[in-house]
Amino acid sequence: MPVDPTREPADLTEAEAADELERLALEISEHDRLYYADEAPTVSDAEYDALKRRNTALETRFPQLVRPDSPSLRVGSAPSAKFAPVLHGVPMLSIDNAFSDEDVQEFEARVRRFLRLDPAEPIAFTAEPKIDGLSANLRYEHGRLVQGATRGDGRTGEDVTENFRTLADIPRKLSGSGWPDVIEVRGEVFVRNDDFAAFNAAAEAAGGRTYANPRNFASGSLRQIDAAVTAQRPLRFFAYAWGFVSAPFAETQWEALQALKAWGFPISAEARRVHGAAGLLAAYRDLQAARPNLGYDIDGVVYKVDRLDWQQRLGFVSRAPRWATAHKFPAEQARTILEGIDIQVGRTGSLTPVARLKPVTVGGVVVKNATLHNADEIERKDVRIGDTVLIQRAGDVIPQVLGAIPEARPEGAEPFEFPHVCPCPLKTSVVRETTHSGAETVVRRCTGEFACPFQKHEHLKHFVSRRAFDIEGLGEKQLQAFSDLGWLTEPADIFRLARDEAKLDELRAREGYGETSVRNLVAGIDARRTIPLDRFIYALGLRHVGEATALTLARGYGTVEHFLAAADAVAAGDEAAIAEMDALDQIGDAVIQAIAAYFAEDHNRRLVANLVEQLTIQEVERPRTDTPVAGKTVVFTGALERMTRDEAKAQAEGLGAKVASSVSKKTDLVVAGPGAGSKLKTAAELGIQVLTEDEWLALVRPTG
DNA sequence: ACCCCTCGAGTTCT
DNA sequence: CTCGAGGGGT
Repeated sequence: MPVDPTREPADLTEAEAADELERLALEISEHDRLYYADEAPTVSDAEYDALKRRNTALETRFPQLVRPDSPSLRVGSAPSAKFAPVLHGVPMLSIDNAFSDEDVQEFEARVRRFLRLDPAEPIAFTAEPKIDGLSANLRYEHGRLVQGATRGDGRTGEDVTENFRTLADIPRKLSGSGWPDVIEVRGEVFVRNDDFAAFNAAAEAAGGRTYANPRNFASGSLRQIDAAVTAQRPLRFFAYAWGFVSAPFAETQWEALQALKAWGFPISAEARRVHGAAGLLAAYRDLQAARPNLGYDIDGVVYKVDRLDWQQRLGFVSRAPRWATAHKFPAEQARTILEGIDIQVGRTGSLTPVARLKPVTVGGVVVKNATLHNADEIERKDVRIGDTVLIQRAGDVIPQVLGAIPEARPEGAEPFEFPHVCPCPLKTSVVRETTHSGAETVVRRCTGEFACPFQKHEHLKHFVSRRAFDIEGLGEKQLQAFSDLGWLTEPADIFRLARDEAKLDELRAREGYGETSVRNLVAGIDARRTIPLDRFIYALGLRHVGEATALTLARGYGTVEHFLAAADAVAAGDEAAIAEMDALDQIGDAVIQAIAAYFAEDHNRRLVANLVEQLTIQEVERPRTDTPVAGKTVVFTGALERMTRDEAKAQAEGLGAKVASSVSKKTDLVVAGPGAGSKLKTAAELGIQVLTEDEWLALVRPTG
């Protein structure tokens, strides 16, 4: 679409400018794509520059219209922008972790058991350093790189092909011969420590952005909109695996690595082939010793069964291969000062003590806060304000306070006394509840319930959260702002806001808001006026009712009307209604009590009614009763060959069956694949019907 | 009266 | 991710 340079920005209306900016964003990004990905620009540099200047001129005149995807924001360190999603044909899985020598011995023993190998039969493994970078999937067709994607969540990644093309370590064309027509090569993108330090030093001197750690650097550099920026980043790559291949190309992991090397990929010089657990542990010690001199960060060693036919037989448990494990180095620890302990109020009124720490770098991230979980935990660890404490990042993610260093305790430091009064404005007294068996619970709670503004706020946060209403454009910040304006006192207010022109006008007048953002907000809210019953129930945030229980309730009652009628009856003490609810799977006393307590409050009943008025709540399918397995409890055991565990589970549940993980006399059916062990034995002892996978499929297929 | 498994709830940082 | 509690089986 041509730019009309004849009209001065000042002569345009806001709506016209918004439209033109939208066109410009599209057009410029298309030229970017042609330029970087296809190396075939269709406009001259001068024309391209003219487009960009026009964009800037319009934005200068209408600053409120600057789009999140504006081309002007894209040079240099662009904010996270949209990349096309890539569905991984072969998912990029996670890997089990081992932390001790015993775990590693158990890993070998498990492989031996599963394959039923003779104890004398040596098992060959590869041992490769686990690099702390970003996994990538590179697709080659006929030896040419056609697509490069990040791992993403393992199923769907982001297409950053043009950025991968700028890495010297990644061949655009495979060398040598013998590669399959189609092969997806997988490996790790990372940065060497010296390159990283040099980059940050230069960036700091130039006033540019610096990165907290090498991992973030790799990730940030790869996800640049402008591939020219990536090209200037010192990224490296090691290949270590593959996804889809059109033909097999090796018989062992080790041969595969050599093949990848021959085709032009760097592979780790530290990779080794060893035998047995003893060999794995020796490789681990060697790498641990070599670690400081490698020049890049590694956080452990990955072990893989060398023979690919064995890998195939071993298969997967849920999301991780049975034939590989990652032996992690001990987590990095750090010392810092415990400057204070704050009390946070959760959605349910739970009071969680949070350690405020003197900022300290642990594992490449600056940590300022860490949860202390509860009062018992503080007592057990005997940490006191002013103490020097030991911190580590559990699983390299969540910071943990390990304990205090007694020698470093300042004089006069007293044990922390958990407050008896809630920090919320109501200053309610703090209580510990009793469990059904009469013991006191560990958690302390605020008793303010819906009157407590802290709890109310957390409830609203929960209501809009991703797994509940997931309202786009209504994040924590907006929520806070609207609450501060007094616009939100209950969830229904969110939906009223989208219809309230007076408030929306007020919003349009506010700084940082324009017509576009208001329109997006309204669209985001309206998009969720229709919602499935299970999400609706979950969003209410009833105690003991999480995602799974909400789904059970939704399936049990089908429609909102039925559910609300049942809830009211239960609250009124109706025995029949209680029995009916109790009969639902995984729903017992605690859940029923929680539902009863909630719906016994007039306040809550009004809140729900107001909400229902604003919404269309979709019926959830009741479990089927017309299939051969409806209402039956099924256990899958052994290796399944025609479907994954998750697929099998989803299929069975779709047919109204219940899937359990262990065999008991309540089990109706056991589906056993090769390698099934104790569960099969138990089934035989209990006289439970056992099917092969094929028999199961035959039973289930005609009813679809 | 136990024991195992599943579920809920809370949490860090970029 | 990790802990604690509820559900349900033995």
